[in-house]
Amino acid sequence: MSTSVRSYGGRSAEERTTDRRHRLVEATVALLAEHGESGTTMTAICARAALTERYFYESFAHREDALLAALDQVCSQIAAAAVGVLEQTSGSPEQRVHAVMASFVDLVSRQPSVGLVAVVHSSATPTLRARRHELIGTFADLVAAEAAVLYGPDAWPAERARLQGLVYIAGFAELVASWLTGEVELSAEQLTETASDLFVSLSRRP
Amino acid sequence: MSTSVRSYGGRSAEERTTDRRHRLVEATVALLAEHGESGTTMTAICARAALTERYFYESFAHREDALLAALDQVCSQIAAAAVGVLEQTSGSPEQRVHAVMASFVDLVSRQPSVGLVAVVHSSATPTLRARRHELIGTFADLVAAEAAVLYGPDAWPAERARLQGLVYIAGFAELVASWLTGEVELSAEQLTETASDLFVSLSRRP
DNA sequence: ACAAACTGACAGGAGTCCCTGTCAGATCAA
DNA sequence: TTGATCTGACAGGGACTCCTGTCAGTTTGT
Repeated sequence: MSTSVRSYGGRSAEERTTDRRHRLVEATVALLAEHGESGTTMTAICARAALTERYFYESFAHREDALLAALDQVCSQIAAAAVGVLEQTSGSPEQRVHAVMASFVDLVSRQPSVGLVAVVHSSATPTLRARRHELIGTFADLVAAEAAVLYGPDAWPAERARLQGLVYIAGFAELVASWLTGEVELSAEQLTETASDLFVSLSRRP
Repeated sequence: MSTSVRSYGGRSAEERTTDRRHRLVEATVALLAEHGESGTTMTAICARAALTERYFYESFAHREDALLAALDQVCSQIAAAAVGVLEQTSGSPEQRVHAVMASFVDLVSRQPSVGLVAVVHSSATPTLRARRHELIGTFADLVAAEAAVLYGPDAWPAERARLQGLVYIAGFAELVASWLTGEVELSAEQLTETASDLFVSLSRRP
């Protein structure tokens, strides 16, 4: 296929290709949330993005690339929100944790597709699962760091703190997944409270 | 297709059909563990079970039926093992929990496919996810009950105890999944210890 | 104005998958 | 033995997926 170098429709070549890629990723996120992995075919992605199949290969080598891009996309959103809240909140560690939980619950309430992709459909393929594990690790470290602030750096050995974070994040992910799919009936506030409480329970000193 | 009523090869009709079903379920478990949901096609299941496609519809209406049967199969094994251990072990609640964890870790070590299906591939489709949620609920109740014995029935409100169990089981599932896929390096003993410790951490009195 | 670049529509080949149907050969009951 | 039953092998329709390729029409820079 020809490489874009000229302006078209008043927009530069790079502008157009990144826009197309963005539309494809957005379509992938939406389809994953609505129809799961097997329903997120390349044809369906292109149709939803209103682009021809040809443009799919302009941005991705395989279908799985698009799935990974979708997962990365929603995780960036989540991480950005969490980091933003942590930077802006300056109370006790408990308050900081609570604020992060609240912002996350708020995010997935406003954009359920973000939560569904991040938490429900993120282990559909081995590659996705691997990425999910990395991402969980990132959040687990964040959790472990906050627990160290809360209860002192020596409350738990580093390795234990990490596993603790892993189990907490994964458990929390399942809780949110059940909440998004309606399997668990809670208000957003109750969900936030429960998640914060459980974090404190798990990480407080032996 | 003709309904089996006659004996063949020295075995009754019912014997043959249940045997075929058993082989199909076993094949489905193995394929799920090895190649995931999308790799577990009906054709592949039949090939692995050394049976014709025709016999697939003797036991299942759709492919998803076979996947559900596979999940049920491994969960029955897990539950049976857990209940068996609980019945036989008569020490302190901590010891009982530890014994259950050890038996589970032992089971998935000897038959990784059981663990992989139960824990890694159990949310591949919406139907599977729903069943997985039910099953997690069952184990969560079991965990909540044990926690009530450990710390008294009033340590936590019933609803909270249930959510606590849910989060713990899901977190534990992810831990085991990471262990089975080699993403977390621990010995079987370390895994058992960590899991038991985390349970105690999470469920002890506020 | 005109050639080059870019775009969308669509055709179609190769590969799978699901599911049904046919058919020769093995096995059984009478 | 013989006719009904059961089994495995396999063919093939219909639908779908991925991916490539063609081509007319639009937009651009010169």
